[in-house]
Amino acid sequence: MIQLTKRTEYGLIALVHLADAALTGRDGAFVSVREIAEHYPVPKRLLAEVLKDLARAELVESARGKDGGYTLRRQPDQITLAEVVAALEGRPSISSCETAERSPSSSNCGLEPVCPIRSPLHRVREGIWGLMERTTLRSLAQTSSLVQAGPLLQPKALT
Amino acid sequence: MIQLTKRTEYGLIALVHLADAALTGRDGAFVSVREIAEHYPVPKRLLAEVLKDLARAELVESARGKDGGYTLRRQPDQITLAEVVAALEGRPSISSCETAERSPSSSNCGLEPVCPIRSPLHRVREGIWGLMERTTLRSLAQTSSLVQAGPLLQPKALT
DNA sequence: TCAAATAGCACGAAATCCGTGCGGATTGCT
DNA sequence: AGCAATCCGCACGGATTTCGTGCTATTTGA
Repeated sequence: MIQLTKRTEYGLIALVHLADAALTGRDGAFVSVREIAEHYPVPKRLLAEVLKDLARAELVESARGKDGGYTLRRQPDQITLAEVVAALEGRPSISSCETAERSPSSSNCGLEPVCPIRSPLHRVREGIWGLMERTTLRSLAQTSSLVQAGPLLQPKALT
Repeated sequence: MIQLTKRTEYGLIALVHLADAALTGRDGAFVSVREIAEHYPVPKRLLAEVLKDLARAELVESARGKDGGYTLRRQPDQITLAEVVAALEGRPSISSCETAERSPSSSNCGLEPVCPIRSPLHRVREGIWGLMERTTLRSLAQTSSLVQAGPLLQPKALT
């Protein structure tokens, strides 16, 4: 399926929110999960889980305790969509061998020169990957900041 | 998840095989599912299901009865990866509204001018889609035809 | 009449993803 | 010291999607 996971979408929403917060005044301040979840129809608990993963991937910095939260570790134009996807879904299987058209005769497709030929689908995925590497958080944020006007409550699962 | 389905991979394998068959001599002849399945480690039954879908999408033409099978309906450079994906997984949700960042205040996001702004992820997916529209079956086939040398039996599920 | 092949439908199994529960550790404020 | 807010880590049940298969009907050529 060519579709981002909910987790990734939630993560992007959070990152865009952090980018906005950094640009509009309070730079360096930590934004809590609660605040982010109050603005979008997103399950708070899952958002927290996603932000933890983003922290592990060192895309955001976390602070515990009161007044804690998350903040971007780099500038919005220094964070790519590819990094976010890799952090939350794992980098798609581009590097090693694919599933299909794999002949059982070849051992394990180490570094043989035939390997890139055998799976032309790799190039397609690399194209997609390159597209995401060229898409920065900044380019995502600047267009969506217009709609993040009013806070809205969570319609479902307001845990 | 940014990954093609097994069904799509199987479909592409079949289409590449059909393209090869059309180019190397026997043009117009119908290739059976059995023959295709004998060349790749692919569950025959599922391959048949996939080819049926491709026939419904009018990408291939089918012939029943003895000496029946499938054949390409167009030239390999006239069939795009996007068409195959659309036929086998359904066109990804680019046209209408996405899941995330959808404010409950807006009714159903019909044709309002704010809609393309609200989901910057749409542009990413359109980019991916465009990439697949520009990838023809021919470009996939010409690189992989080198490896389709010897027929190989199915390692698993040789039904 | 028979064998080979596609067409159609539907079903169980497997994998993935979603969302949540629970306890622990930190930190700032009173 | 105590308390409340917040992140951290692990793990689990349920929902959704996908995979693969079974069965039967229909068509076609020998």
